[in-house]
Amino acid sequence: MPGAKATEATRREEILRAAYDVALRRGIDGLTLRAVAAKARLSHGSVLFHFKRKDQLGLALLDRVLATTLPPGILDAVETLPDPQDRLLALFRQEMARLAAEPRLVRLLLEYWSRGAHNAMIRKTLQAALETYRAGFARVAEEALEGKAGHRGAATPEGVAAAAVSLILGYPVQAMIDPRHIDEARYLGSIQGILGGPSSPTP
Amino acid sequence: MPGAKATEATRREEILRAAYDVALRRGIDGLTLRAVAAKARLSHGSVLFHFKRKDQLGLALLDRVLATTLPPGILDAVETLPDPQDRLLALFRQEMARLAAEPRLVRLLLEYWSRGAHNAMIRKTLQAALETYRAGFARVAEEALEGKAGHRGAATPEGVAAAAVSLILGYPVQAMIDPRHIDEARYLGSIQGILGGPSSPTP
DNA sequence: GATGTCGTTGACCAACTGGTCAATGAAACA
DNA sequence: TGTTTCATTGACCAGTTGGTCAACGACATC
Repeated sequence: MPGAKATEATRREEILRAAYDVALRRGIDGLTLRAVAAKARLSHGSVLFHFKRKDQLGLALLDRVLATTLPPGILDAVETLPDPQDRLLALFRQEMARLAAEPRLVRLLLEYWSRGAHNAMIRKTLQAALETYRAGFARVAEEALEGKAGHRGAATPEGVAAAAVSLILGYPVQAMIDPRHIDEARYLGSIQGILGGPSSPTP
Repeated sequence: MPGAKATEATRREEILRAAYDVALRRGIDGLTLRAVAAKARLSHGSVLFHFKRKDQLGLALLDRVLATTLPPGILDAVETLPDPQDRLLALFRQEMARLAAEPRLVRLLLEYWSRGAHNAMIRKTLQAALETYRAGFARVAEEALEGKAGHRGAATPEGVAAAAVSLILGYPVQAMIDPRHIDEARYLGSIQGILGGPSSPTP
């Protein structure tokens, strides 16, 4: 029945929610206009009315994915800690736990990531999100490195940030394909062991 | 011109090479039977004659990709080093440099990786390759940890191996999307700095 | 009540996909 | 030489895709 109207913003939100659901379930391959439309109880023509092209839907969804996987403001929770070393470690733990708890989202992020290799717009968006995400770590790392100047020669804030991101994303990515042989506690414990932190990690 | 024969093994190899080329260029999305056939100068019917289904071509290609990205026998080059700590670090450096030099291959691996989330056969194959790859690190890590027993409490060989793999894959994966802000020397230097190794890394 | 805006629908389209299959002919074998 | 084998081809098929568009009708405005 044509004519059942809704405000522009509302419909877009509904469609995006449906797209999010479909993508989480079936992956980006399964993210077809018709699948999204069905989930949103619309015709696929209507989806195309609100998002002129499929790419636009995909990019809008990517924004949503990035907002929950590589969000800005990761520093908020750790900013109160006095010791910069503690801040860095707490930030690391927080992000690690957050992402490891959402394997499907990480999976989706990874799908966009590989698409980014062939799609400039996706790459650009990922670039921006990754940069601000990494910058958060770099800021804390910079303060943490100041404390031990000279001692750790070749370490730079950017380098530490990149390494931290590797470790944070690397765990759920490995777990995604091989959940049996990867253990979060062992992984985190080993990193803390290498870093020379306390032997019994706080929960 | 039908009838221009070739031995089974030869053709399969030619088709696989063509598929490898196509996948590196256009990604797995662009890996269609017709694209591969065109590259191999065959009809797409002929490709299907040698690989009954498209999945089989994809899986055969995955084996090839894994053989060059997560190969067995990574220990060969470092096995002569006397000190286990040096062995671990050398192995890490070697693998890091090897993968960072082949961004297109890493990109392709990543595409398979995300497909693995929805495809059991791909996942199984990746699982096996990842397990043996990680096992190489775990072996060296075990020996390296023996040297400093008690000192690094929570570190386990498996945990260290998983962390190493995260760092090794994490660099090219970040570089893939953000080549400007990632620097291999800074990355490696920071890790060495954290590990407390020599401040001037050997090239 | 007449008018116009605009969200919605579904038929329709062209392009492309993986897959089937009868026909063809080169090579191995008898 | 005649027969068989089998790699190869290309027409063909059904299904799916993103995208277009005329028709429709709910709603606000006059």
